[in-house]
Amino acid sequence: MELAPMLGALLRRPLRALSSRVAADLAAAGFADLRPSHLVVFQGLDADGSRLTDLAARAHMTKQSMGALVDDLERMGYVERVPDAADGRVKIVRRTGRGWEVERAARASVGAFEAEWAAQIGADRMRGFRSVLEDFAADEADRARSATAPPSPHRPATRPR
Amino acid sequence: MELAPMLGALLRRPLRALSSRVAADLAAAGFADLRPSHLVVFQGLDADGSRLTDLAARAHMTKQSMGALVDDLERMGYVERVPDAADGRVKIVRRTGRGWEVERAARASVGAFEAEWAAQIGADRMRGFRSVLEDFAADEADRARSATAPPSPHRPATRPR
DNA sequence: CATTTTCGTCAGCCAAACTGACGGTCGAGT
DNA sequence: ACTCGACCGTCAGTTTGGCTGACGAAAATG
Repeated sequence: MELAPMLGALLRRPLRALSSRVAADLAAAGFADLRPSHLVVFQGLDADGSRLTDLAARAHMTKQSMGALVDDLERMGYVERVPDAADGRVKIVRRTGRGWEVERAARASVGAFEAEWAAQIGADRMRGFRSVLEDFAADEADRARSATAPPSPHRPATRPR
Repeated sequence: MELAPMLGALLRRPLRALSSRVAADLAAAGFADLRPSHLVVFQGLDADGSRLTDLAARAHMTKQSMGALVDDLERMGYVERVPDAADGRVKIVRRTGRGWEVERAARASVGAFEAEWAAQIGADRMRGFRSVLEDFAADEADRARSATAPPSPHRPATRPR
């Protein structure tokens, strides 16, 4: 007697399938030293490089954990740390040439997965599906922005005594 | 300069939001001792109980890891292990009364999340979105079934020597 | 009965995250 | 000019959540 699967379980399935696919494709393309957790670094990395603190925030991780991942990637030659001219504390993490190759291969793999999925369910359904996800992401970004921006609407004026 | 987010990042967002929501709701409902990994046990648990081996397979985990989770849940009073009448080796893991309360609370939380999401994007878009996920899960189940069923199409007749 | 398979546990290991403390740098106000 | 709070990145230690391999007990098979 099985109970009906809930939304969480349904969302997890394609994500797991995609991860496996990308991992396999990258390994086949000669990037076998990359582990899954390294890929989240690339996802947060701007084209012209990012600072560690930003990478950590985007990946919902601590600076320390992200630092360890960047250490790995630097050692393997996928990224490099260059000092920021404008701020002496900051080291900018940016892709090397090999880092860009990973980016390209990963995007190709994800693209192929999505295309095959679309072929199975139909391009229009896929467009609708994707648009729901994109709207969710956009709304979430809005919410985050309005949560930091406002002039502290009514901080409870703590310390009554 | 940000690069466009890929499908994986888009899928992860609602999943993360849902997890946070459910965790918060469960904690508020008095189940603060449950950690995220405990919930995957409930997802694989049949209404009339399941054996440890099946739970592990459904969660893509080893029996040992699942065993540890079940130990926790048993200690906290959410599940119990009862001997199977038909097979002396197996112990059936099944929900206690409190375990069913968790199930109910979790489903309510997920349901609320989904309803609020649907209210924002429209019920018809939500239906389409969900149907894509359900079809994916169904196809995956088919693939898994046909991968185990066939009479080993062409095992390479190993051991040439 | 003897053998093989299945079920669950135990011991030990490893990856990946976390918290807390810290030294170096920046920038804003005296 | 100087201090002082805030921010950037790193170091040390811990927790969580998985894994593998070896194993004993109970069934199933012959």
